[in-house]
Amino acid sequence: MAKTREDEATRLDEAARAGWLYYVAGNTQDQIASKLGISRQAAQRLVSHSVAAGLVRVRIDHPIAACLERAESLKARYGLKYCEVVPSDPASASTILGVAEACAVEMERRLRRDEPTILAVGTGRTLRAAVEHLPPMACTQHRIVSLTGNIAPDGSASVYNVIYSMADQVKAPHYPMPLPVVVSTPRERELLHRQKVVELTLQLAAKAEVTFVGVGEVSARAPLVVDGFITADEREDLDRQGAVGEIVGWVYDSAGRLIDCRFNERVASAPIPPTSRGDVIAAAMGPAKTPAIRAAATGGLINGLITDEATAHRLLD
Amino acid sequence: MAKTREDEATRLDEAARAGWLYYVAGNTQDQIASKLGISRQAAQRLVSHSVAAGLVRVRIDHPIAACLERAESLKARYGLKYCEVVPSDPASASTILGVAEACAVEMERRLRRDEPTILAVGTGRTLRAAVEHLPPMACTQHRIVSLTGNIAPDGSASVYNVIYSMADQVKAPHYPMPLPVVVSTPRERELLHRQKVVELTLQLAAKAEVTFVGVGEVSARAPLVVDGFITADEREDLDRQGAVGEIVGWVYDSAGRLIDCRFNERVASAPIPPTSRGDVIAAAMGPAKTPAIRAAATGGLINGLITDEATAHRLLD
DNA sequence: TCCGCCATTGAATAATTGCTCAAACGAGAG
DNA sequence: CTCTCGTTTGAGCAATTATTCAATGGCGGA
Repeated sequence: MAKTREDEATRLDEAARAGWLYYVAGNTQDQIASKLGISRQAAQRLVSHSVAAGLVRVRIDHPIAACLERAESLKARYGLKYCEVVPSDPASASTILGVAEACAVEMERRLRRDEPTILAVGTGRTLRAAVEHLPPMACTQHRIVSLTGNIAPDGSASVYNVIYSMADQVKAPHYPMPLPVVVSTPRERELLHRQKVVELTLQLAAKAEVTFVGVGEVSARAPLVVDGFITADEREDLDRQGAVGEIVGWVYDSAGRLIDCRFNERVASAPIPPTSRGDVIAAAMGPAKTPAIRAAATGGLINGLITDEATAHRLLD
Repeated sequence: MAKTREDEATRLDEAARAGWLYYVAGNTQDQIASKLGISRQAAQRLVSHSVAAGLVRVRIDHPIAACLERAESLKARYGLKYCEVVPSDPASASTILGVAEACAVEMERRLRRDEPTILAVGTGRTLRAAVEHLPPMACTQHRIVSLTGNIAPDGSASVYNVIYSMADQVKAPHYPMPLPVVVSTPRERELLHRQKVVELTLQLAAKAEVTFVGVGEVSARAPLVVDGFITADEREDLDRQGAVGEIVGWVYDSAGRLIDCRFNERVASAPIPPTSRGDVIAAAMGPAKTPAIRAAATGGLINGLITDEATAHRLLD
């Protein structure tokens, strides 16, 4: 029963070997089986294991024309500095597929640079998925700073904890924010923001050359509600005030203006957009998020966007 | 005939899209066909085109990947039939770590076969360590034969006694060579080789389907000297004649040619490579042994190699 | 306009891969 | 030592992918 670490590591080694022989060297599973002295099924299991374990990374080196066109149109329409559109899979209802990979590629591109850079990251399922696609790197020259607290309403500290996974994967110094995402009162926020550590982190975030964020909608099924950052009543209230979207907690209307309300006064995240006016890149897709994305782009809360073809199409309508 | 640039670009776009849907989104070619409104074969052709055009990049995120690549390069460079590269442990200066285990694995793989096989083994610390990693087996169908004498210069019979440990561990009939490794004169060698038992063993060794050997360097700290098979003076003499390495006693130069000298005339081991032209697999690693390994591979003394990543790197420089 | 060349197409088929399931195996409890 | 339970194994089969081949049709040249 108790699997030793060693067993598991050996299995991964074998899986990686099989995966390499299959995907890189182009062997058939039969060939792999005979080379490794195992049965074809065992080879198949290893190959499939190597994929399941995330050892195999596939990427397509080609900006597909249609996507490129849409990306150019989006840049023109919303005055974006950066835009990436990935092909849609019409049959999938995923709000992550493709965008996460593309976001990871862009993150990697930034991290590959030699000049020390400050990267700020928000939170959310999309970013979470994105950092999982980052390859292991050694980027000690950069600093990664969190835009938002890492403490959930229930007091736990693990909600979509993007910054830790990212920093761990790319071996960069990181600056999390030991704060709740939403505090109880404006006064409490002020006190917490005065803490030395928090102050430093906020300063760093404000200087970030590039910022990666997710975009949330403000509906009954929004993460904001599901994850308990806000009650159903509060949400309806925001709805009445014209809220359409949310970035690291900051709620805004269809023009991309932060809403002047009690809720935003309690959000403890770093300001969006940061004062530095660096790149602020949102990764988001899906019909539900479309109005929130459009508003954020319109109001200049973001100046970069990674989305999919279908969402791009809706944004251009 | 004349393909327009535009046609080709469109085709690539489509190929990239199909490749993306296939490799990234995980669709089957049938699904892609219906989504793109083309036939299944057309989808297949697009996917295959996307690979052929180099649009699809696969990479394996695992240390093993680098090893497999190096192994392939080594096979190509030195025309080896078999090559295994194990990860290096940068923290260790061991000249055995990893290679012994890998050698044991390969031995085991050969021994697991049902068809009766003749395995020849040399001697040395590396092979010694390898057989210690063999699991207990019952391989009565195979025969294990020693390439070299088991009598040390001091008359003892226990020097790195690989064949006995191996045969004992895997329960196989075995044929040691009751000879010194190096005799006094060419004449003495001739006499000893005429003995019935020795003759039989040599014949068996010549027919071996697979031969496992270690590789020794010819320096002042070489096993050859340390274990007293050769005097310091003799070694210096060999040095002057261009000796860089040694396999079961046979001394060769940097091109992998056996050196025509007094010493080689007194070596009582079976010839290397064996006349059967079976697999001759060397297990060796480390900076000191690198020139010896390179020479053996270059000159065709061996056609299989088990080494570590760092040594592989040096061999490819 | 007609001809012939050759790239493209889809049907048929071969090869490969993925899945299911019963049997064998092995660790650990009794 | 034996039993049990969960895991691993490989055979058989279904699904998917790759290749072959004859038919089609577009295009340039006569």
